Amino acid sequence: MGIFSKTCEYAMRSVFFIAHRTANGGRVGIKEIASGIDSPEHFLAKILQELSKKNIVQSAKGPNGGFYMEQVNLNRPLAEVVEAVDGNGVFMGCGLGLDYCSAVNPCPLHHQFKAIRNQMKKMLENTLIGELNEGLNLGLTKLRK
Amino acid sequence: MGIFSKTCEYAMRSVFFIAHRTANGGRVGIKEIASGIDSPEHFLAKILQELSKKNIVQSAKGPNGGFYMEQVNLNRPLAEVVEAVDGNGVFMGCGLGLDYCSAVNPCPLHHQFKAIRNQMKKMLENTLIGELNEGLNLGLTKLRK
DNA sequence: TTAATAAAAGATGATATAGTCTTTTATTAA
DNA sequence: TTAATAAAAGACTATATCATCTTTTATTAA
Repeated sequence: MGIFSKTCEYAMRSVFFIAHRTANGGRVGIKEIASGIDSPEHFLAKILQELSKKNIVQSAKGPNGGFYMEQVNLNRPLAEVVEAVDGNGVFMGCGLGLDYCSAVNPCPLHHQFKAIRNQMKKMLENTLIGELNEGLNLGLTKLRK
Repeated sequence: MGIFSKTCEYAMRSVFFIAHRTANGGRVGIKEIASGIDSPEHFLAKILQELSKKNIVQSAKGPNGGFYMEQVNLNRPLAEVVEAVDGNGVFMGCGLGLDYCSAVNPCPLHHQFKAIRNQMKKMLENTLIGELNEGLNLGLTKLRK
């Protein structure tokens, strides 16, 4: 098990893929995205439907249709994708799984975990979806084997 | 979904509970542990069987039996509990879920995640199971409501 | 040496997550 | 206005995780 759900991993990868492939106004179909990020096509379709409803990606039906992203969305932080899919548990949850845990009623690990969570939060908030395009363009980074 | 599996959350809580309650050589039964950390009794039993096989906790059957910890185990880092239950995914895994991802073949988020993972790893390695007893003794921290 | 105790072990069930397949709806262009 | 295209939506299946219940084994003390 990773830090994020499989759904969230696919979501992040597909968002990066769409951002990268449609930076110049084009659109990209679900088949191409799925194979480009190595995910099950129909499962990914559900995920993108959700992200589309939440306005993180855009979509168009019919010929020449597909997924794309408005410029404003390229400047969104990755944190919004994570929150849209996995909720705020990664940012907020207690490491030991205790509901009541808080600063005034801490679990034994509260302070240690709070530090880590804050760093994670900061990282996801400071990483903008579109800023990773360059590495993909240059072939320095990859979204599948 | 938290950072760790439910199983791992119960494992950490129960280990803290046992460490705290048996620091002076006693033993504590599964019923008491389960209610003390608010977990399902039989599910926790399985988890403790595993931790017992891996020598992180000790157990004894029969009257006056129960779970306890050898002194040496109180000085183990929490990282060993996490690794015993959830494996090393938290320390090693790619944030985007890509198997191949590594320094020479990185995903777009490789470096950002590596930093977070290393901090998590350090924290879990630097936190010793027994060192959290004091807070529990003083009632400053809690393992359940 | 028997009754009581408590963990170990095994079988089974419930729920959430992940994944697949089929049908419907919207859009485009011929 | 029809055929082709592609996403949306819905039904269904598979798997992993979480949880419960029952039986067995080991240990202790009367």
